[in-house]
Amino acid sequence: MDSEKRISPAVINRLPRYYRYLGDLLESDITRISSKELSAKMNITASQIRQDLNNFGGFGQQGYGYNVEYLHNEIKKILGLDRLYNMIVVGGGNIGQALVNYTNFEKRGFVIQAVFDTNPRLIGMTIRGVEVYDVDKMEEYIKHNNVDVAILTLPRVKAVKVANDLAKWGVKGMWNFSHVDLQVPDDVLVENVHLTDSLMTLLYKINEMYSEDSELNQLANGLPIKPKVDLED
Amino acid sequence: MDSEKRISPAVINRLPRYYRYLGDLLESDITRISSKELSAKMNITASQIRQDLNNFGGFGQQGYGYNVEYLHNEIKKILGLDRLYNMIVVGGGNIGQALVNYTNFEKRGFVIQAVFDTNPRLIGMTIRGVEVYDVDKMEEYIKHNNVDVAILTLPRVKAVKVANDLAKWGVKGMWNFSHVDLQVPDDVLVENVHLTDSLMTLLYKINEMYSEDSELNQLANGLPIKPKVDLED
DNA sequence: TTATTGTTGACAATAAAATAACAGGAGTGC
DNA sequence: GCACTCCTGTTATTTTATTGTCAACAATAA
Repeated sequence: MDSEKRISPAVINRLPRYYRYLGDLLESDITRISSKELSAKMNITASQIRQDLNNFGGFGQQGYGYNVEYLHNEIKKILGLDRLYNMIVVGGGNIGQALVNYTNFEKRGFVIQAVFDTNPRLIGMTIRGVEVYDVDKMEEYIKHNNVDVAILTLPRVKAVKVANDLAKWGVKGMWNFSHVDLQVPDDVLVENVHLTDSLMTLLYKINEMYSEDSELNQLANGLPIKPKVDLED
Repeated sequence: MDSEKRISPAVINRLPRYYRYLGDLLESDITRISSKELSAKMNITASQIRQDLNNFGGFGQQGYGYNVEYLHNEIKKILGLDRLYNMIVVGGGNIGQALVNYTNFEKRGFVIQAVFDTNPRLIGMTIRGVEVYDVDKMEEYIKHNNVDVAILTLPRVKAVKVANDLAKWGVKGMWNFSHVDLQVPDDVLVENVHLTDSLMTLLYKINEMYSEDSELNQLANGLPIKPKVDLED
């Protein structure tokens, strides 16, 4: 799995999608596929598929195409999905709990080992068998257990400090759901999931498309609704 | 808000981030900022900031910079955040519920009006005041209520059909958490949040960085853990 | 065998995005 | 009011990403 030249981020971001489609094909008992056929299914040019895959090696065969099972397995190895990952959730709120309850992660080898929170009402509970600990115990836990990924689902004001601590204690990667850009050392990897941002870009596109419409204009100019509780941002 | 020439997706994706940083500046009572200063904060080149903003108009002033409040408000309008959006959640599982409970959405004007599910144990319940209806009622609901965005948080096998129905009934946009690429008409906008994909790219990067390490290699070669329940994918 | 078709991998051409350069208007200090 | 600095908006350049093309080779059919 040694990489001579750097692979572009655009390619890496497409890999999981290839992996998913190949998995689907496998389930449909399709044993071989050409870049052209895959192109039609995935709405990518065949050229790009071939070029993407060739970043990692020549997996295909002229006159035949790609063997689905083989390619699927190769991408699995490229993505590093052939091993287990130990994860912790920091922030046991809505999203944190939802992720713990999402059983598909475990099927793929993403194992959430513990949840950390400050809320006394959560501490001591278990969520689908995963225990919730006090954040105070986090340093000790990380130093005694190998933690590959910390899932950050906490208010953004707290996230910055926590991320810093986690990095210091040796967590390798952070999957960040907090609405803030984390500042961590270069050897710690951060993948952001900014849900609000994602929704906003959708709204932009909706507005762009329906910008001439008038029936939509029940508009409100401030921030009109006061929420009942102020959970986390 | 009329758009003459098409704005590139890369720019649109950055807009929410600008909006967030400007909001932060506003909270810190900073009234003006130059592209250079903002560049330092955001880790983007000043050039790109200026070019991005100029897609929408000349918001700055030579020798002065950008007025934070003004620019913040302009981006708010560009993103369409100066009105309310009616949303429904389709699929009342983990993630669906978490999103309903996420109060920040409402603060911003993203109002979840209803949840739809097939599970009899959920139907009739309310989640933070939002009622859960049978999916059978969805067509009627959509035809009588303006639904801007449907949030899809259901198993992928069901998602394809549901998305098709929703499009037919007049939902404008879909925020898709299902692990599948939806095929919908051109006038319906889809924004995907593929959490698993996002996590996989993080794992790729972790593996790339630590690829020489050996202490990590407690590897398992198949899919070793059988989950207790098979909820949704 | 031998021709024909299909398909990759490599590379060239094109398009898109990011960065740099710069002309000139706006503020600032005297 | 004048010189000088700051900083935008815009154009040019560079970099990155995508698409198109083709020689080489495998599979298949004649």
